[in-house]
Amino acid sequence: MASADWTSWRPLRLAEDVPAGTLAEQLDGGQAFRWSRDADGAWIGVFNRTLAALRPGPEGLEWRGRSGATGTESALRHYLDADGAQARLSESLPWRSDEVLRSARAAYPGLRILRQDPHEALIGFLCSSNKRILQIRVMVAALAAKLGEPLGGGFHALPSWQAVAAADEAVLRACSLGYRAAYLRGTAKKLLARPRWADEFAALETPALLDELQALPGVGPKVAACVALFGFGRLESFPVDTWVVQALAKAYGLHGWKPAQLEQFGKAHFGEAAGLAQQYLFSAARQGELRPAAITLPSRPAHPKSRR
DNA sequence: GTCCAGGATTCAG
DNA sequence: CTGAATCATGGA
Repeated sequence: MASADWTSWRPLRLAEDVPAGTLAEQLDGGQAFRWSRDADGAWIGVFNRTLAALRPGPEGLEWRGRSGATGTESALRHYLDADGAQARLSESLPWRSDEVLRSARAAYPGLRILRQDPHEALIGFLCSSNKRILQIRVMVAALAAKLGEPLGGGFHALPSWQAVAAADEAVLRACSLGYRAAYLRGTAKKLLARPRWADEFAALETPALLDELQALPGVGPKVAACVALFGFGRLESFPVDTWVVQALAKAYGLHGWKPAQLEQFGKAHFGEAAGLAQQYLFSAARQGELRPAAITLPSRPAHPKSRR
């Protein structure tokens, strides 16, 4: 097994502590698909062209990077929202009056939205439709290994759109993508002509950003919401997947509501950091830690105005 | 074998 | 516009 040449472990001071369980949920809970545990239980991951390792230590989070690499710590600090912007947003959520959110938030203290690169978020969630998180990780890992630039030590960056567009059909099929292979190829061909797409998209207001994303093959409302949230830092974005549908039905009594209606509810109820609230609920629901609560909520579905 | 997965697309009505 | 069928793959 190839290995990388690591620096020594060093403390990573964040604005708020991240317990081991929260760290695991954050790195391997369906936001990013590029982290895995090594034999010692430390997390190893690649984001952009940074290879890094993280582990909970006795006095807080610890990190190490490739020896000789520069910028790993600052990259990690950005990735993990070290300055605490989301800590303030989390505090502003209505957890005081909403006991469902309060218990979900307490189950994962310090849980944050990872500040991923748009390219990484788009590739990950293009693979995500109708797939379990573990399988998405396998698909993305295969894409990186077969088509991504080697970073040494057996690690790879994610493939460029050029690499995806030029890839053999057989190579893509070997990544277990299924029908998602066409999504990746189609999106790759469209974005190939727009090398600055991430910057152009980042300059848009969120509604326009969602429209641009949904114009890409394989990107519907849910994937667009995820890419906006995880890749473009739009914390107000509220992705509604099967887990969130179940969570909102069970905990808030919103049975029979359609995804678009639940999205409207989430944005209205949770506000500017709805996406962060969504992640608390998603994580709690997936771990079976979500319990229904008797809180006062509307009994009638909202009528989302159709965009476009 | 059946069911489901951080859904999207296409088509019928 | 809404709802249903279909899509490819692997694990429970």
